[in-house]
Amino acid sequence: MDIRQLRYFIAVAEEANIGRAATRLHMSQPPLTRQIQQLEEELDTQLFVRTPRGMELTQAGTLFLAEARNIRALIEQATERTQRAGQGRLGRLDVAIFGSAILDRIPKLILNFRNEYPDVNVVLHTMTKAEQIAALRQNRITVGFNRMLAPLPDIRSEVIATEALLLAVNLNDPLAAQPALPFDALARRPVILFPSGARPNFVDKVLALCEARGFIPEVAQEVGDAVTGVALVASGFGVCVVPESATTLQYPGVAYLPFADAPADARVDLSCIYRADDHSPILTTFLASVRKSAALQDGAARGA
Amino acid sequence: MDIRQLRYFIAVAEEANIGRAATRLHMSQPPLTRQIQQLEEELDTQLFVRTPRGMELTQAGTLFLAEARNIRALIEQATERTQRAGQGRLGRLDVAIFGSAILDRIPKLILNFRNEYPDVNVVLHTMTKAEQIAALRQNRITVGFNRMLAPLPDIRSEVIATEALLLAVNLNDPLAAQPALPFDALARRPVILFPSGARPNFVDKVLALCEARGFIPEVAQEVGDAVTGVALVASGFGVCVVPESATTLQYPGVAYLPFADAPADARVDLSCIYRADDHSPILTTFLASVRKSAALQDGAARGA
DNA sequence: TCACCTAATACCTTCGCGGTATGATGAACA
DNA sequence: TGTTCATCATACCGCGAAGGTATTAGGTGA
Repeated sequence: MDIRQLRYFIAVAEEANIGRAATRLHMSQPPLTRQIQQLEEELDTQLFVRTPRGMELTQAGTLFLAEARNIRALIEQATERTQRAGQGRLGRLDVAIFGSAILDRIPKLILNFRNEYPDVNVVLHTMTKAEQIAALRQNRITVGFNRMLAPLPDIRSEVIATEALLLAVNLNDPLAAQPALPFDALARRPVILFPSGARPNFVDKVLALCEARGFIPEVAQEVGDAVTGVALVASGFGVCVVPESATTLQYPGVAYLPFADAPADARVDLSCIYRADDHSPILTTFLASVRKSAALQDGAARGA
Repeated sequence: MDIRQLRYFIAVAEEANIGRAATRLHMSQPPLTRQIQQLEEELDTQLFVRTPRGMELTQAGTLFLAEARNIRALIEQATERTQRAGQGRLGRLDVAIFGSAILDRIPKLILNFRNEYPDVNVVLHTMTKAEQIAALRQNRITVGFNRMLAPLPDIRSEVIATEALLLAVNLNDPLAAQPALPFDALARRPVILFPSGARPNFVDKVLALCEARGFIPEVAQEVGDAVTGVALVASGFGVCVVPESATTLQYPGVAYLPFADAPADARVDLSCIYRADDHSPILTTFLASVRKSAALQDGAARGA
């Protein structure tokens, strides 16, 4: 059996006339006759009774008509769905995110993507940087978000945004009264650092910034993530350098102050990472969407 | 797209290797490669990534594999069902029955058929003889059961069985004490006749039998069917000639007595009727089944 | 009885499927 | 690093089957 034969059969059944059906199928009558005969032969079942007025479906033919229509619809649907999947508009996308950047930028990026491609099932996984790289290599995720990545041959990374650094200060601290702080305010308070995970990380960044300004901060505590860091600030353990997006954390008793001298290097990147050899359409569409919304957010941020 | 291509695609997807798939499909590798390429081209979607170790499904390919399997299963099912319908093993059969013969023979015939062909949906319609013929001509039924049919050019009829006639007598009637009666007992009692519908009918039959024996019975009442007739016997209106199968009606106060002189013509036929030009398999199987069980019942009746 | 509709048949041409032979390419291994 | 082995892709050929034209067969209705 052949899908073409199904199409022919449906046409003949609907027209109840081979000649008209042939016209509708843009072909001549004899080959159509033969195809119908072959179909009947292959099924070993009479589908039509030939009358002088045309072709009349038998009971078996009526049943087969329903089945044939169903099959044809299914094929069309399969074609359409496969094409959409091939364009990255349908399917599943496993995305890894990390603790603190989930706070602001990433949810917006993902939300935009989901609005644009509602038939892509986005599954989020929280992972550390090292876990993300391992998961990418094992194909458990397609894309990850992270900061401060060392270059790797098989993993490509793309900077989505850079964020300014702010200082989280306890409201009881006199520093909190100022609109902005010099960077060396860090030298005068115990500092809470995060995360305590794989290097290079945000800790190194902060220490390097201090070193560049000629002091070594007093480290009050190293913690796992921004949320914990801010919590310790609220408890009066010290101050904590956080990226802009952490300000979404409206923790009572904590103020976020910009650095008055606004050093150009006091920024941190937000990157997305993926396999260098992954050319899947779903990744392609996701990256395109992320780049677009990142540019928009960036523009908005600069504009504001 | 082509069902053959679906088969090829499934094989390649399952083997993850064109060469092995070709072996499984009993063909060589190059045409299979080409068919897969054509399928991808037609769908405008990459279904596989080619690796030095073979063919690996893309996400779109994985989706299409599921769809393809589904479609193939549906096609197989459609084929199988259509074939069964073509053999008269699946479908719908509209059967007309009439009032009194429903009592015994016909339910057995239909029950046998339904046991043998459980996937045929038998729909019963109660109709008079005239209605049956009209319904046959309008294709509203496929087969009918009736008695005493005048021959018609477009309707074929087949005698399924003949039944002996019995006399239904009120138990208070002295006649009821006898084991059997002479036919002219009818001359000595008021007679209830049925049915009162279209001629020729059972009424004519009884009157003709009387006439052949030189008497005209006193007609107490003409009624529509055997059930009513027997009810009137129970009420003492008179006697009533009924076919054998009416004895299934175990009406209190009524005895069914055979005719002692057992006239060979005191029998009535039970026929089934159908369109002469109907060669549908479902009718064919039904008629075969009816003939078989009628022969069995007949044998059993004679044996007993 | 004839005209007209229907489907079926005969015969031809062409397209495409499948076959064989060969090429291109990356992986594994010495 | 070169060699070998596997993979899939390409080139080209022959044949079968699909579709086309012309015609026949058969039943209906005027």
